[in-house]
Amino acid sequence: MEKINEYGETLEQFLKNYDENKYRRPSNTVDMILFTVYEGNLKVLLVKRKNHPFIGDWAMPGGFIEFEEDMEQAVLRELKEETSISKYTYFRQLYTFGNADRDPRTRIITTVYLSMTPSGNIKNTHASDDAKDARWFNISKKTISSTQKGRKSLLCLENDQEDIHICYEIKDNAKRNYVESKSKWLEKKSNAMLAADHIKAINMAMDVLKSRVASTGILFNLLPNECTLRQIQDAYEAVIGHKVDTGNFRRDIKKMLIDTGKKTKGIGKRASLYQFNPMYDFLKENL
Amino acid sequence: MEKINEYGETLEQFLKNYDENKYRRPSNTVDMILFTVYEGNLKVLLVKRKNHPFIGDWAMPGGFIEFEEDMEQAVLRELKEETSISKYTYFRQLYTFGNADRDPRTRIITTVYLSMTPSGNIKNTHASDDAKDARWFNISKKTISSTQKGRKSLLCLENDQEDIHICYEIKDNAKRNYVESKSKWLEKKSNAMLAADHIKAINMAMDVLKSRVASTGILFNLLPNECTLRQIQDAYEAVIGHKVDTGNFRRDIKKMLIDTGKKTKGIGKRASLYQFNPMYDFLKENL
DNA sequence: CTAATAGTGTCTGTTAGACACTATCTA
DNA sequence: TAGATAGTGTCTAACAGACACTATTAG
Repeated sequence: MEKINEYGETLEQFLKNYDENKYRRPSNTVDMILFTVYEGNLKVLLVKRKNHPFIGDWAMPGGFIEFEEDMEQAVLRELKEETSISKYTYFRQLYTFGNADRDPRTRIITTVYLSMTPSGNIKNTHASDDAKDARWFNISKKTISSTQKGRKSLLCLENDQEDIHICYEIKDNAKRNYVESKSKWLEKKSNAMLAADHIKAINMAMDVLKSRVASTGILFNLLPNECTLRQIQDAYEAVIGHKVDTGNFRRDIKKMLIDTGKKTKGIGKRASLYQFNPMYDFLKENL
Repeated sequence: MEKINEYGETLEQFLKNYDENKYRRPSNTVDMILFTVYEGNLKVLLVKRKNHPFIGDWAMPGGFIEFEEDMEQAVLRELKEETSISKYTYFRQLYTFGNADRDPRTRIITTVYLSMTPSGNIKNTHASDDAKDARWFNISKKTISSTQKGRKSLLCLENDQEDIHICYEIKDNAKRNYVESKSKWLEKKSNAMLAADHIKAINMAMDVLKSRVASTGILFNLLPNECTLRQIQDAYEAVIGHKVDTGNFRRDIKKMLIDTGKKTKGIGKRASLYQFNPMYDFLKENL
């Protein structure tokens, strides 16, 4: 039996009368934060904005969602268009930013995705790709001071080849029920800045990465298939922002690795090459 | 000096020429999952849909975002309109669902918020509020079987007063880089169902709750200011879906509690009343 | 040989799980 | 006293942090 609503309409009639244009609606975009690790540095991909608003500022790659496409499709399409990168080992939704006044064009709600790839998947990592204006930035978030109530950190994005420095001071304050993050662009330490509220997303992504790296195998989404314990430790330290005890780190990380038997070449003792034990693949991301 | 884009426009000119209606755009809604604990049961608030689509099905409270209002404002307004509840001890964004075909009206992207409140904050928790058609459902997610690759669970929503049963089978499969959750409505065990894809959000909320309850003080957002160890343990067990060792639980939880010195009345030995140590407030939610 | 890199061993205090036990109240 | 509820004590294996140590290579 067909259901009718309080106005006596069937579903079909209701849909026929439905007018999406009755109220003014926001526009929707997707953005992606793409991390990798190269030579012991954690890196993030940014694109220089070529048009208004925020022209000349650095932004996460992204763009408008097409009406018929799923959000995941949209973000993958945008990234491919802007950077010709199409392989990820990790890909998940991070957060949706939707404050009414976050963009001067109109109300724009953006959903940000967090993804990672080993640097081997990337063409032109360090070569310039001028037409696209996409660049990899070293990223670090280091705690300056920490109290019961909160923490003050320095979040810096740097591209050494082109001498670009973007630096923000972040205050993470533990409120009663959540952590409130406030960020301030440090004009004196920077010669460029991030577009709109993108620092919020990047800061959040760093926190997510940090908080999961110790308890999961998430780190291996950033590393090549075969790597040395030193490479793994360097990547780990780049993510958490400080050094750890080598003996303890090796003791613990080896539990989720397989020794390939292969060795590296180089100065000093040759290092063994390890693989992430596929038995623990589920640890690369659970939740 | 004023910046101009590749068409020679200043920001002002660009904004003047900007037409948000050039492409068809989705509509945006917000929804809220509100949890509480009452008499040792974890409960979630659902609203019976009175209009198409999904008429008669149970849904999270929520609705369309007004053009000028922030998303958080929108979800708080909607909840107040639908249930006259306005106090939370926890409130954060959970996930944005935006598949192109998730609603028959038009493309609707919804951002879901997760919130909690002690049952004392709620008027009419169990009294009927027929005009609004909002009801509290006991919620449980219990693992049926578990292998290396994944887990099969039963997620059930039940309102005993009105004999409403909504039951889904959830398969959480650990893929290479993420957990894929598939849900199936169990017609035989149910006499009602959830609207649209709301089971996805509710399942995700249960997983978030479960995964954080052991390592944080998130549980105390659901409990009254003063409570007994037994109440805390019951709430804990309701969230994780199975029993734990009483001795060990007490030993560990006491570390974040203060003994008020007060005692309960009742049959058997009187129980001490504890408070969450405000020193650990930041543990109620960090990140 | 030295410098450089890779890698190991051991001690200690803390924690998590298992489980047997005692205490206080009402009727 | 029985039945009900609240609460404690103890053993053990695993783990995390600190830190001192050994191994293998190039030049």
